[in-house]
Amino acid sequence: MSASSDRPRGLHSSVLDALGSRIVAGELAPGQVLTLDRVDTEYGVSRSVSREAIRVLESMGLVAARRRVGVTVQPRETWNVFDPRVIRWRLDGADRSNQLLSLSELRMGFEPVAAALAAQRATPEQCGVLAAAVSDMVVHGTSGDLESYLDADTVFHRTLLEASGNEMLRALGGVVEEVLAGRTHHHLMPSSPNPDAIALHETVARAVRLRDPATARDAMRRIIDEAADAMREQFAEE
Amino acid sequence: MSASSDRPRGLHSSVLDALGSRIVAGELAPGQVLTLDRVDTEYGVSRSVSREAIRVLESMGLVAARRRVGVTVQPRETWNVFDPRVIRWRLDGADRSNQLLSLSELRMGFEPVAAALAAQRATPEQCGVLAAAVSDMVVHGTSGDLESYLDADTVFHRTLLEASGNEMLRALGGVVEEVLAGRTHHHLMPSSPNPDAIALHETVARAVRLRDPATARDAMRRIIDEAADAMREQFAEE
DNA sequence: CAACAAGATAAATCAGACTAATTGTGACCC
DNA sequence: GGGTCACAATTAGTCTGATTTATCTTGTTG
Repeated sequence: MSASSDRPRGLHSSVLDALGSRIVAGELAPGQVLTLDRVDTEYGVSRSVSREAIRVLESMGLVAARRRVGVTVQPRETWNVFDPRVIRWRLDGADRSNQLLSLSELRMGFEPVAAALAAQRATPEQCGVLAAAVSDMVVHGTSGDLESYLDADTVFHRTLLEASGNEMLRALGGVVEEVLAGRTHHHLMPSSPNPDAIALHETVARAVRLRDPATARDAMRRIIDEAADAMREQFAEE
Repeated sequence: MSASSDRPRGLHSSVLDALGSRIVAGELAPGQVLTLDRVDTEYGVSRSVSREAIRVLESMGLVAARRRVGVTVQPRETWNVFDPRVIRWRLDGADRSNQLLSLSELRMGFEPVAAALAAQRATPEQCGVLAAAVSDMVVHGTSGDLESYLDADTVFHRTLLEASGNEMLRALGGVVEEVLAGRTHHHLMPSSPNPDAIALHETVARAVRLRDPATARDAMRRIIDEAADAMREQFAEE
């Protein structure tokens, strides 16, 4: 199990999770107003915990609190769509396909750049981790063990983003991880991984080791393309 | 003035801002522990407001609260570096140059992709806005009015990201805006904008209108390259 | 020395009162 | 009839203090 739900750490966190899910699912529509009193009684908690939950939701742009009117749910345009919790709520809910397609287009942007940067900056150690991850992908890809394959894939992408030496690219590792996990756990993966995809991963790893940014970038671009295509195919089958 | 500081909306927000700035500035170093009592007395506020501020900081990954220990400042790796407030704190503080370079590398990833997508999806209206923005850039670029030039530049990039039709790319509009504003307000711009840069903007606008993704993407890539180079030059002069 | 028990500490939660901002309403005047 | 102004209702914001719970430290005991 690869870190899906964080620990429920506290009452406040549960309320936050519940309200957040309901908002991104559209059950609480934009414009709708809640009052703190209502939240208290509905979830059976004291005001401090509901206040703190609302405060965090506000900081994510999901709601806005105004005196004398209450807490109004905000439209999607104001959400912090990069907040890991927002991403997870959307991936877990009805908005999953939209979220996955958005994220794929986004990955098409930054992962090739990260690959190129990694080809200039990766340490020998990181090159080793990449090679090992590819090797694991080969093994578990042919054996059909999707969960282990996912682990190796995750290590590969996370290491590559870290090797880019750019903290913001590294921060997107969490996003990629969610995409990969969501894709396999929601059965948007082919039952056995595409051998071409594995070969491309190896190309990237080698290009990084050989300090060849252009090749790394192009191969990574093809990886994302392939993944998006495969996902679209699985969508079509549903 | 282009929306720099949000309204101070409440006591809690001031404490949040103060603590957040101090953390990203490194004045409160990772590992250091605060207690809620200390925060109360130091800022002269009640527990509820300090609790809510801490809660939001926790949701941004800047601190972690544990019973019997207190609130410990977290290392940079766990920060939500895409949170608009974190970005602004870093741009306003001592970490400005690092943040700007990170953001430039990031832009190199997603803006070309956004340009390519915009070339497939932009509405005629958006094409018009892009053309108008370029025209404004020409006027204010030659007249040397940097502030108006900034406004036009901002409109251009924001419109392009919106035209990509991808909500996550659009959400990065705020980031780009901060970069552009930070660059001119902190005098990292040449005193008069590079004519080549303006020409490239026009190329992008035309390519989008003519539905030519490849050209749009390449021109946009050159825009970011030019901007990064110019910024590095200004850094060197300091 | 290990295992376990008691105490201390600080966040987490609860409860209730008071403050302040904002919105709606109705009286009043022109 | 319409515009203005004062007042009342409403709801988030702030304050206070008590209680609960998790966790770390320390000391005791076998």
